[in-house]
Amino acid sequence: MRDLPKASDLLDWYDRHARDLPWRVPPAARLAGVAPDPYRVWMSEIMLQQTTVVAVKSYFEAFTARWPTVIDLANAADEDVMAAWAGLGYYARARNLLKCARVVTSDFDGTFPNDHDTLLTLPGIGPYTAAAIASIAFDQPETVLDGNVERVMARIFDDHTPLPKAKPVFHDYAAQLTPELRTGDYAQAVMDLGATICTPKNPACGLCPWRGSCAAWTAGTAAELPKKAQKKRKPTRFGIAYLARRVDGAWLLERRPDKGLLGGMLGWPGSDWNEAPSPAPPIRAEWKELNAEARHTFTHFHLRLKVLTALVPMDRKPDQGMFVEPGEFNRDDLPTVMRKAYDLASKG
DNA sequence: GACGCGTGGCT
DNA sequence: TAGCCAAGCGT
Repeated sequence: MRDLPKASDLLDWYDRHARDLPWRVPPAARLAGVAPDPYRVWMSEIMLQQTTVVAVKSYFEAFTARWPTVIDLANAADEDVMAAWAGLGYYARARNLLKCARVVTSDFDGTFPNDHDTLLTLPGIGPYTAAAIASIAFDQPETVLDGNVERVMARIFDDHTPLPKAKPVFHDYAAQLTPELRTGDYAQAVMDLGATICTPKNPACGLCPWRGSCAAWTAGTAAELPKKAQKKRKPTRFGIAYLARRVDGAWLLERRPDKGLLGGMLGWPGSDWNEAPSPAPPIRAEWKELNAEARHTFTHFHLRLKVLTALVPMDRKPDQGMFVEPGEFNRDDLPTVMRKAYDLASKG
């Protein structure tokens, strides 16, 4: 039987190679007794769900500067938080972020719970995030299993079982390797390993501190792991967006319902996105169709969005939506697909 | 367990 | 280019 990799070898590597991230307390500081702020750990983990470090950084800085504590965030207006999240994607996270901040403030006196099971009851916190907060913020001996750890475990154990079926087994593997001490550093170390060495493509096995005990390295199968179930291909859907500009420069927008795609975000009035939309315009006007269409790809479909524009007089009342005054309107408050439509309309 | 849910970078 | 992928969660 091959020896299991040692947590201490990975921690030694992490002590030398830990990335410098805005939400991270470096290993030397942690060893010197500096404790992470659970609020910042939580905020970073929510933002990092299915989202790259590069994309998260500026949002994390903006959120923590504007709302330095969970109580500040709990007291924020919904529309301010949604606008600040615009562009980061998966907008249910922003709605749950606010819900969670308000629960922590009202039910936990503004202090994050430190145990996995209580964390798991909070909005937006699932198995991974509960384990991540418990370990990183509180050094509890919990095992994190994210996409990085899944890949590392598939390779260490050369397990070709396809995900997500393999998930429970991979969690068992990961739990076997989790140490009792320095669990916060360990959790970050194994994820750093996956992000920088044990990468999906072209893994840098020559630099890996666990290479000597990696079954996939021995078998030469690292690059083809983990196996995954086949994905469905994305259909193309079609839609229409109405961009009405009042003569004073105000834009006609609507707040989307909380549930569903882009829930809670601002958007242009228009059609549902399906086969052949033909919705009534949100306001009576001389509508002109732009030559170009906005193209955007969501998680599960491609969208081709026809953009219609109109200039309307001050006294014209809309049937749907609300005019947003020129001073109140910020392009960056919109989700990306709505920005694309705006960019087309404001140029053309 | 399967599906809905964003976005941008990389190959 | 078109698909793959990223510190997943809620239903």
